Amino acid sequence: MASNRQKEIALAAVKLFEQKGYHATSVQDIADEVGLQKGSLYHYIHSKEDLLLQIAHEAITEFNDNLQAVLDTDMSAPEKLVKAVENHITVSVSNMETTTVLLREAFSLGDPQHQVIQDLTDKYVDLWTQVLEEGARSGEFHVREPKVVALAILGACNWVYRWYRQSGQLTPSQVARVFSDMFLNGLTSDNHPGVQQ
Amino acid sequence: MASNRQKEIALAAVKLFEQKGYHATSVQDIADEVGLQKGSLYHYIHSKEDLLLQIAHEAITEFNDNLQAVLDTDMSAPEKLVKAVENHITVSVSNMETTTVLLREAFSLGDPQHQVIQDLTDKYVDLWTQVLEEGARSGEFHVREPKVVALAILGACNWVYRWYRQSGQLTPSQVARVFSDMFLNGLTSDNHPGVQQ
DNA sequence: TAATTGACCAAACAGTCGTTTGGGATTAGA
DNA sequence: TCTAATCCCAAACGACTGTTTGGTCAATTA
Repeated sequence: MASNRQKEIALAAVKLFEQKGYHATSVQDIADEVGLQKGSLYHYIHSKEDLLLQIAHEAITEFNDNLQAVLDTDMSAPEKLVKAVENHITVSVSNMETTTVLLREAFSLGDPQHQVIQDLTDKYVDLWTQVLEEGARSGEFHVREPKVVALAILGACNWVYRWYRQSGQLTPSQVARVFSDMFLNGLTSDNHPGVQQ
Repeated sequence: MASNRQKEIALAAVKLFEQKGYHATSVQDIADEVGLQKGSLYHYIHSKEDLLLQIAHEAITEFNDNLQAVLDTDMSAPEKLVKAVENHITVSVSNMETTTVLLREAFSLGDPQHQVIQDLTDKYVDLWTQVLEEGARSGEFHVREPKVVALAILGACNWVYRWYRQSGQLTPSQVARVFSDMFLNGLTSDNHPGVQQ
């Protein structure tokens, strides 16, 4: 139901919101990017804020769906954690602009729009916490504060958009492996993976 | 040299930037907060942007100085890491408003002002990386990608301002301990601290 | 062919923005 | 006492904001 023009406008908005930030991007900027008069945009969007809400909503929903899919498998807890980290980093790097808008600009939404995103974000933390609680129950993880640990892991992953560059040394998967290796084995532990394919 | 009024204005700005964001805060808002006409503020500040720069600069400088002080001690690498995490989280929680402005709003600075903060932030990452490289050299840490691991730890710590509430269960020090326990020992390792005082 | 719809423009709306200016007060120094 | 600096106000500056309105043109439908 979303026309080409609507997608085009959303893409332009993502690009500009990422480059300049939500407030520093004017409706005029978006109109210029797609080659329309700014008034004409209002045939496709309800408001500038609604545009941001849609972008953020789509982004957080993808993260949630991916993590729920991992939880629904019969993997072990450590396997789930590795897979979840891999998913999160892969998705956030390959949709870097959208992820940046979600993590950096969603705060600019007023109520009640902001609450929609906040609720979905809370849900995401919940799912991560479930992974850790599962491992705690099975004895695979030693975790006394599953939620705090979940927030630590999520924080590390959500920081990636701030520093990852395509031109860098490591692929998203390699970064994910460095991350989950530390989360699972720690820095001082002995059982670290050797060189493997 | 900074007068009372200047400090008062800076404090008002921090409070409002944290609550509403930099762009959503008008010079009028700040003037109202300190009980002046907005034009009168310009006897104390060069520009709204300069106000943000000062706030961010002071914040990142404190983080840098603290971490440098830890590096200058003769602690072991694991001890330095624990201390650095403790410092970072304690500081960011007790100056939550300022930290939020640094981490969330500094992006709104235009060049070359943004580059000043970026350089100091890069320096901070460097210092963290040094901690890890030290541990790698001494054999205390098993780290193949010290910089990526530093960014992981820093990400976890820099996310705290997004979720920590004074009303929550854990003190900043307790959160720091959960964090560094995972960083050092991992979730699957056996040598976790028991209940200790 | 006639009527209707959707896409789009140009202009206006009603503000708000950060910053500058010129001039009163009040205070401090010479 | 005269001078100079400091503090602050009131007003204006020009530019820009997101959104609405009325209308034109082409394509689609009946």
